Amino acid sequence: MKIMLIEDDLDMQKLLKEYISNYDYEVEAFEKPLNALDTLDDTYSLVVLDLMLPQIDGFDVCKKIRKVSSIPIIISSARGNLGDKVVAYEYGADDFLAKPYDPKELIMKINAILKRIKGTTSKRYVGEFEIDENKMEILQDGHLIELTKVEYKIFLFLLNNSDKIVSRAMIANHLGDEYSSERAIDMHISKIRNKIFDNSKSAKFIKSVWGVGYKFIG
Amino acid sequence: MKIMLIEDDLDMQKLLKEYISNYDYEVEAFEKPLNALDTLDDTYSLVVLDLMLPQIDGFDVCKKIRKVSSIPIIISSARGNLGDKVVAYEYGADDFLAKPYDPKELIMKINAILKRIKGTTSKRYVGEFEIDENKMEILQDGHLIELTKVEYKIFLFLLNNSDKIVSRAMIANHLGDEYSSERAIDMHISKIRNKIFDNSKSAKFIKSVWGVGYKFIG
DNA sequence: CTTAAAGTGTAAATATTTTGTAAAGAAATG
DNA sequence: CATTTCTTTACAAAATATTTACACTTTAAG
Repeated sequence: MKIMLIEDDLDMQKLLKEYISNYDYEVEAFEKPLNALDTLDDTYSLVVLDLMLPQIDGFDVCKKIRKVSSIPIIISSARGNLGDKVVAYEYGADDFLAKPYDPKELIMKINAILKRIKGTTSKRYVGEFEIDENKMEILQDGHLIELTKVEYKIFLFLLNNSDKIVSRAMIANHLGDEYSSERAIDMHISKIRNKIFDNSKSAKFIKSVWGVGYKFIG
Repeated sequence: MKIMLIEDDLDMQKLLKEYISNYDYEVEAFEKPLNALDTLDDTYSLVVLDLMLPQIDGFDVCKKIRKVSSIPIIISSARGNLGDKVVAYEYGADDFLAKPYDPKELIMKINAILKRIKGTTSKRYVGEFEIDENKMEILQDGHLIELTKVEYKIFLFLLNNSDKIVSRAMIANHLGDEYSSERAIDMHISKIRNKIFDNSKSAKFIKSVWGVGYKFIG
């Protein structure tokens, strides 16, 4: 799990980075918010953001992040009066820590938030399916399903959104291939169904939602 | 959105309840944690929990809730040292507020957490109907109603405007199909009525408003 | 009170949309 | 260049949406 730390006080940055790194998180620290914004992508799981920064105001950073992403943001700031907190939450922050604080408290908040949103991000077991994202493998009742790359991506996406409806557009978008035809996706679904011994009529696992898309039944 | 407040200090309870109620939340307050635990069900969206309680310890309440539910829990406590915070987070709390605090801060935390989990949990109730927009499902008394796409859209529209009159034109417009015939919409209503065991004469749920349209009685 | 006019309910017929998948073609992989 | 994977084409089948048609209900005019 990769965490983005935006903090210009280098002593503080070092301290937090070392502390957080002890807890099974990979921390990438940035001194300049604009560099951080350029670098931010969906490989990060959470942002820890200082408010007093060079270049641009911390609140603006928060606002800019929210424009493109719903990644959790924890504000870490010396400006801890209620007004600042109100503004931070209005800009879409998830939590607020007033300096000085014990780094342990930051860790706890990080854990709490990531635990809360886990489930949308990466699950190990979904029904009889076992997911190993490192190996890029999915097993059914302990038996490996031989999926091609695109099939794997689609099936994982469905599993990660089990019981929710997933439109073809969402799948295409997830594949990074926004303009792939709907028929192509159907084709992949058809192949996946075969491999997990499912079938379109009376589907046990991947149900068609007419006019919308597909839904994995978990 | 219903929030469960577990707080034995009645002054504090009254204060929080009034404050939270101003923000479009429905608050149900409990003085005794055991009563609260008995009452807790999935119609509540969040729990605000005091730690110093009669009957049993606040941490145990937290633990007990976590055994049966993943509902967000915010701890509100006079015991605000780091040790207490650590334990609270370990027991699965989502956030911790040390008394005394400004109620506004509590509201902000409630907003932030509920916003964060929105999308993962999206259940709403209108009368005996339970709506899950992610799953695109509507249940009646816990039993799934099998609706087609257009039927779902229309029924959801009626539920979202319960007790208001909805003209056929409004429905057609909502469907993005401005020039669909009125008879087509009637047909859909007829089908929906069948599926929810309603009937045109002596309608319990979807009432015809002569010369205008329909109205869902909530 | 009667009756015509307007509105509604719904079964059945028809039209439309969407889906499944085989098979062919294109693109990537090695 | 052979093999595997991905996409498109094409068409049948399935599911849904709409219209038609007519009986029924409500309203309002005479």
